[in-house]
Amino acid sequence: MATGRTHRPATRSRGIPEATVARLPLYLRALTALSERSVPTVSSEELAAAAGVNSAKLRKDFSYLGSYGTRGVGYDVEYLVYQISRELGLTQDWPVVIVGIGNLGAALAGYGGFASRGFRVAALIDADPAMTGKPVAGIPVQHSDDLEKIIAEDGVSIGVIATPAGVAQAVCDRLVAAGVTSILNFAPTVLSVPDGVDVRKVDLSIELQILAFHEQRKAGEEPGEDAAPQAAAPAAPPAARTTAQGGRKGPDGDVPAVMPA
Amino acid sequence: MATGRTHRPATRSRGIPEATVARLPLYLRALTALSERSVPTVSSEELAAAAGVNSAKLRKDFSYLGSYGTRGVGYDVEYLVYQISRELGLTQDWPVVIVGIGNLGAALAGYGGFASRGFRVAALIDADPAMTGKPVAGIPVQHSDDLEKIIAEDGVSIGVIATPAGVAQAVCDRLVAAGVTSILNFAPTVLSVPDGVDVRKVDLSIELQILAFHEQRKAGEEPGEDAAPQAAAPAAPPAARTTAQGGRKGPDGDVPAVMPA
DNA sequence: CCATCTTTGTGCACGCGTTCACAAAGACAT
DNA sequence: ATGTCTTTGTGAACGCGTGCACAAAGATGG
Repeated sequence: MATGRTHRPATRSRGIPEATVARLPLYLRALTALSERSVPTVSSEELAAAAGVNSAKLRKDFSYLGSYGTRGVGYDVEYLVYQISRELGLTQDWPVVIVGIGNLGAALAGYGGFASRGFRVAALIDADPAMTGKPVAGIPVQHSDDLEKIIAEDGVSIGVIATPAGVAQAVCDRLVAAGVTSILNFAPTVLSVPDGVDVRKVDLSIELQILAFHEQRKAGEEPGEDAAPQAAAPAAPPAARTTAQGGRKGPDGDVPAVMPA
Repeated sequence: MATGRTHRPATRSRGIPEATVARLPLYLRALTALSERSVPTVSSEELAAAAGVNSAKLRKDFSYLGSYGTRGVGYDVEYLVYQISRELGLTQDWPVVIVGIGNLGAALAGYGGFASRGFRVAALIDADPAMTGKPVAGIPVQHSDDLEKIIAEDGVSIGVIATPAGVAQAVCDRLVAAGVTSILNFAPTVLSVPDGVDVRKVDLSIELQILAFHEQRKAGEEPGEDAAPQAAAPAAPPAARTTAQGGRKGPDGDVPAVMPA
């Protein structure tokens, strides 16, 4: 997953563990599917399987919510859907602004997942004057000069940043100054925000790198191939490093020591 | 973050904790930036600030790598960049296929983050015959009938799924059967894969819902405004629910009538 | 009304991850 | 050389999250 967090680490929100909160949307999705099939109740076992988690974990998660199931029967689907929706704050409307309408921003604007659950794309904002007024996914793009005004008028508290990394922090600062208190960041940068503002990041590149790590490990474990000989100091003394990382590399494809950003 | 994991839970890969692996790309990015500015060394304090983490955590992370810094001085930037790149497997070339070239798939194809670090878009695959041959981000889209052939020929081990949720599992199964062992899933579904296959998921909707949860909590904490008196209880007592969800909530944020024990 | 069977809710233990705090290592100046 | 100063590397404590295993709750059938 592309999970990045920058949460108040120790603040267990109202007794509900952060890990549980992160799973609630998963349960909700599974429950919604069941609801559409008019299934009246589910056992923790079934629902857990559908959500891809352990049933004991699921029961414990629900216990934090106070949602009660019925022993010997399971959970009432409709009731749980409502309870979780309410807990997540999805019973109200959340206007969202997307800043940076490039390829990604446009894709996000058209993403069905937004509209589906309480989230409404209130505005699309881009710094390029050529984009202004142009409709994307049916919504006209507005110029970033009006950012503050847009946020204020629509009472937007959630912002999505899909700009190039270089301007992400500046955009973030403006959003926060204008009143946004939750940010979903797609730009490959670490954003710094004042206390009270939540930032979650989605980073393509990081996810791929994590996969690559495991992939490499799998390859190295193969019986035929010798495990990475790395451990044996790669040469190059630390202190007086003059670099000249010149040319060493694994047995397979190599890459320059210094990689692009 | 949009992090979803489906990792071998207990398998601490070669002694490097999963949490550390997830941070390495972050360090790498910060280090690369320093490298471009020709900064020769950094202290754990500085680098930690740049990566947005605690310096003690950073030092411990590096200690797992065996990368040595120099006491009193710090870490050699170039050396670390190389070490981390190698550890993450970025010193080799990773061909990647993207399946599902809709808005999102197209955006991903054009995303710079892919090409920048050892990842190469080997192929774009879509089930729509109308897309076949059409170039997206400079790469011609291929039909999904040829999926197996493409994977085999290019030796692809990483696949990105950007299809609608409905077909994600089917696509996933085909990818895995064809030899892919790492999957980055953008479709809002839980994928089930055999052991040995890593899946990471990026889920827009889930990230937003998590933000909404915290946002709601912040709003509820406000002294002035009363918490949203949203939807009147959805009714629907489960089995024999008698809990009148009626009027709950304290003076501050509201809380479901039924709370955890 | 009682017995049986199913499924929840949770006490408990364990392991991972985070953080503190400090000794050791080295740079640098004298 | 010796002393001082900076910064690393890590032992140890703590807290969160996970999963087991079981008692309690309730449904169901006789």
